[in-house]
Amino acid sequence: MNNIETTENIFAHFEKFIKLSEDLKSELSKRIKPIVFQKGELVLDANNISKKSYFINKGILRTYFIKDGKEISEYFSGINEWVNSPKSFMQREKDIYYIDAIENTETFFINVNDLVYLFDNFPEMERYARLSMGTVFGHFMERITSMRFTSAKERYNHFQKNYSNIYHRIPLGMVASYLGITQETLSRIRAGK
Amino acid sequence: MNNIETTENIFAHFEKFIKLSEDLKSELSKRIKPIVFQKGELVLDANNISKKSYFINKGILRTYFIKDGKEISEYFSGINEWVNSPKSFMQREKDIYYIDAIENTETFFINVNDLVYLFDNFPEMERYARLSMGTVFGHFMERITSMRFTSAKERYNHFQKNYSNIYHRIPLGMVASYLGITQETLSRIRAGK
DNA sequence: ATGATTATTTGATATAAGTCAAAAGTTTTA
DNA sequence: TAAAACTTTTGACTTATATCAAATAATCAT
Repeated sequence: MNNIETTENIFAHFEKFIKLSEDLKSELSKRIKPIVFQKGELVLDANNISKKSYFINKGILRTYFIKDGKEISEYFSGINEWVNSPKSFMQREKDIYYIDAIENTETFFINVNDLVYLFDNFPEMERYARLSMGTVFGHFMERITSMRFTSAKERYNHFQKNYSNIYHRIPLGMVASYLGITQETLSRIRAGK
Repeated sequence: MNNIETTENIFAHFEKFIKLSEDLKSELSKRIKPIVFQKGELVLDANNISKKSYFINKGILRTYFIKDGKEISEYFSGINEWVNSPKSFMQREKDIYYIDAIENTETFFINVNDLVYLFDNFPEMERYARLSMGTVFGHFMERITSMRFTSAKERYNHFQKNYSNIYHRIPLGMVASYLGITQETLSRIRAGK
């Protein structure tokens, strides 16, 4: 049962921040393309530069890095979010982040070059980027606060609130590394011990 | 020995990201004004909305919030950085952050309304905001990583590296709350125990 | 300068979370 | 559908950091 993706979600997301002219809509449509990832599939290998940004229509992607041979989840992204390896994408150099699909995931992507074209020709795209980044910013600050001053249990509660729509779909081990605690501790927290 | 501030630093900062036209320079000059804070002085009270953004020419500002009656340092800002309470400033609502001066600090400030005027009339200002936010972004991600997977000692080392130019000027208690550890632990780390 | 306030250090003890090891449960694949 | 490969849970023990309390040290205000 493959739904054909539509640009509905992505356009609605833009319109939360800017008004989309017909011209910009058509230029966007020309440059975004659907791509589907199977559960477990690698979306970005840290050995490559991140040259595409993916907008999630359905599913969950995970951004992670490897430390001491273990995968450490940096964050999870769900519907209506853009995913790339930020530093790599913006500065066109390698970074440490891998991206994979936790579920079968439908996305649209845009190439960095096309995005640059849009930035250069549509000032409202710059505004969109500034404003949408601003919201992510707030989440980051909150997360830093949550990481510092709360017990493992409080951190897990905060995670549940923050990811209320998807937290139950993410394997325990990945959640533990996201929170910076061991699997065993998280398992005990869940069991209420 | 009061130096009169010049717009040198601030213009140079803009030019790291965009080309400043004479027109934009003059509009900027009209809208930024110097203000000096004495050590210990409150720059922003969390009971007010953050309506000014301060660019530091000299000195250190601290952004903090209050938890269980204690001041928790969120971050420190030094020369050539913009400081405001991000969510409050952008969304024109109250947030939890106070800002104060750790040293006598010279800044320029711009009002949010003036900034909006510049965003509306100079697309390159949108670009400046997007690009300069991007660099801050990377630091945030790194910090989250550092908070999760490292011992108190490693976190302190990371802090020293990250704030190499100013870390020795920040009181121990403030650093401890920034790192999410107790003063006692930080004191012992410093003593090498 | 001098007492008062504030910041830092040191010591003794408690505790949350880590580690290692193995068992139980779940999902994948051939 | 059974075996293999993961993932989660449970148990026993260890350790880093917190807490509480008090002693120094540094800074501030009169």
